[in-house]
Amino acid sequence: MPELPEVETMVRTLRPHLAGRTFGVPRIIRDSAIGSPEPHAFCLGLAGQTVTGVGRRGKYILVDLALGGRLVVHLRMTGQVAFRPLAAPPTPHTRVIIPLSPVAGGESESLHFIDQRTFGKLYLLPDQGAGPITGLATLGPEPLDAAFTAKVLQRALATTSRPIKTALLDQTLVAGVGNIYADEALFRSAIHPATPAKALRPGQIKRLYAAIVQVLNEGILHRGTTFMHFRNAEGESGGHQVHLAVYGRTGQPCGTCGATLQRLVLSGRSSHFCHHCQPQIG
DNA sequence: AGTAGGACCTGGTGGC
DNA sequence: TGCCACCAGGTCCTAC
Repeated sequence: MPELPEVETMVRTLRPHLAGRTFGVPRIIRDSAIGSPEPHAFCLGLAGQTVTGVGRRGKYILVDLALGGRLVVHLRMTGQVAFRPLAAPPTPHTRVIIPLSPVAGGESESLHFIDQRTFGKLYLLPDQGAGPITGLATLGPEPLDAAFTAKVLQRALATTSRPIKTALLDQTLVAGVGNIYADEALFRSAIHPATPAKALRPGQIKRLYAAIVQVLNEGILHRGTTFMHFRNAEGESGGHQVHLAVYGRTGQPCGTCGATLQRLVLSGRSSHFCHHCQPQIG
């Protein structure tokens, strides 16, 4: 499940291959992969555009175009972006194929958007704004930016009584944190996932802030977490899964205290935690 | 206004 | 072996 570290890894592997290249006419295999505009306008608008840069905001991949527009990609659950030879046929899960201008001495290739569960989306925006993507327009602060501090986190959490785990998944409070890194950050800061956000004490919030920054940076260092699907643009798996303390380890012993790790459903999502290291207060 | 929960979607897994 | 229920979860939408 691509979260901030996986999307950042994708961006870093896409950038050197994509910058300066020009898109051909996209072939849309599944219309629902296009968020906006409608597929015909998407193809007309993207063809002939040259990439000037590749960036990230939250879990969104931002591909800047020379005429001022922007191609936005959200991988959601199982989305992948990969380079394939121009003549390569689509795989069963290929949703969009975008031909690329050749680089000197290189073979002709295309950018494939592959997505097993078809939740992922491509958008073409006329400028650097968020356009119709409400999720992008309402994103909270980037957790690895200097502007994100323990104070900022404290202010965001003080306004909600939802469980802290649920609040961390709210992209309008902090951008880019998903289920895996939220569970890891809560374990590292010794906070029970069901704790109401506004009930956290300043010391806990300081620890949580430091843990969020730490787990995200470690995830990037290991080039992301791969369970089933994640591959970066060069086709490589991530390596962070072996460093996870709680996520996906229900029933196994806690590496810190040996207690059996537990699973709890909050907001319809699994939370993995250690009841001994992360006791529920009150 | 804030919160909760369902819908979307498909492949893998485990139980019978 | 075959079938089926269940699970994975980011975001949007609706209902309370």
